[in-house]
Amino acid sequence: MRLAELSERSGVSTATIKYYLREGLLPPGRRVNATTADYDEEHLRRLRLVRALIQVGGIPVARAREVLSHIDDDSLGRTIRLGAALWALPQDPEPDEGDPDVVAARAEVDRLLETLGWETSRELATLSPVHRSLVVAVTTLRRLGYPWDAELMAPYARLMHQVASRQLDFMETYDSLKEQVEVAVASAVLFEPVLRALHRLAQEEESARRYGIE
Amino acid sequence: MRLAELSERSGVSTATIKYYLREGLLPPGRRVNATTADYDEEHLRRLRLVRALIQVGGIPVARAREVLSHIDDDSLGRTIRLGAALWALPQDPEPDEGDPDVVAARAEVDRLLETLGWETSRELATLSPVHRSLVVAVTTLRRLGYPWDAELMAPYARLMHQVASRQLDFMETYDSLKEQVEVAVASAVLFEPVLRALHRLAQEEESARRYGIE
DNA sequence: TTCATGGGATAGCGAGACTATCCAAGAGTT
DNA sequence: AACTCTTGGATAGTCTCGCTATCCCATGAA
Repeated sequence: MRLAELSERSGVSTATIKYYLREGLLPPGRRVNATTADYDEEHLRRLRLVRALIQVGGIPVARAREVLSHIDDDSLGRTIRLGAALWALPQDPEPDEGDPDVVAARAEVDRLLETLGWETSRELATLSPVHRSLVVAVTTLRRLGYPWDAELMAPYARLMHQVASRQLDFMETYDSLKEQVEVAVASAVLFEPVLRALHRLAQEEESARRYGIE
Repeated sequence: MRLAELSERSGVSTATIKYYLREGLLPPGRRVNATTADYDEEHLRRLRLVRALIQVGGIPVARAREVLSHIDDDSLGRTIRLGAALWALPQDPEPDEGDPDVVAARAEVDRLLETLGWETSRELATLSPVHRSLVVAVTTLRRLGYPWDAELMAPYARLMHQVASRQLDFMETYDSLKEQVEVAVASAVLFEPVLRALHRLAQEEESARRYGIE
């Protein structure tokens, strides 16, 4: 199909598609001649994923490009490929390690991982961007006066572990490695809005049960 | 304290504080005379909350103002006040109800609520922005080809219900209604990054357990 | 009296995500 | 074959957002 058709079927304007092509989020079409390029279903699929990452997930374009490049990298093994794609997602700034609040938060997070017996995560503690995000978030909450410690977080962590486990089960139902990594990324980015919405819905529901509608 | 001190203790520049005052995110200080205003601990606390909402939660300034106005509205009862603050949070655009994908997603969400027995949420289905967010998110996932139906979501919903329950328990440990609503908002906005980070950490951990580091 | 400071008003900046306009080379139509 | 339309590529412009820099001048401490 040509650009115009790709645009029509995806609901994305040709100008925007051209922009994504320029930015390397979308591989170029097969050039038929100097004025025509041909796009296939794979392009459509990728375009939908890009839109989802950017619009639903709020991922900046530059970061989306990075994530996608890992998905496409056939030279990596599963764990690395998956890890690389997921590691490219977060966007938190470096916490100031000199700040006592940050140090305290990091200590609590470490205590949490110890409690849970998540040895792998402890080993990666200084490297993983996800770990860093957790430290930043906990720091903020504690600074606002909420007593977030390992004991308080542990039950939540166990719940999220159950969630993650289910998702990996689901991921394994896909055949190709590329699809699996795509599923993992889609889970991390698109599934989180679902979780968030379910969380808030549950909050509404439980709040109404406890206090009534008034 | 004066503007300069508020700035120093919060780590936010005076220019930015002035901006927040202009935008109505921060109530004006008590005017001592034509050139001096006095700020107290409550201002500092509020300023920290504002920063957290905007920087960590990524809430746009205009939306933050709306949320805060509900927190401050003493004329409302608990459920309404809490609901109003939380309802002001989401930012998803209206889904196109004519789109068959949207209709299908909405049907699945409704089936989910039925399965769970969340009657309140079903009644509010057409009103609640959270409900709408869920529909939008599910639509996106389904459009990408993931088979998200009520059966698949139900276990996650139950897990999130457990999370919400714990949080309301925690909320109830605070005395004043205003603080409780603040806690609820802080939970919805700041706790979610924590959940997200825990989720991704759990994914890393479980992935390493299943497939090794390779 | 001097003069640095606080606070209000206004305009500007920089990043990010598009979007509008040109242009030359084909493609489709008659 | 002539003529118009469309394509893809390049470039510059636009719009929003969250600040930030600059003026201005009333004032209060030295």
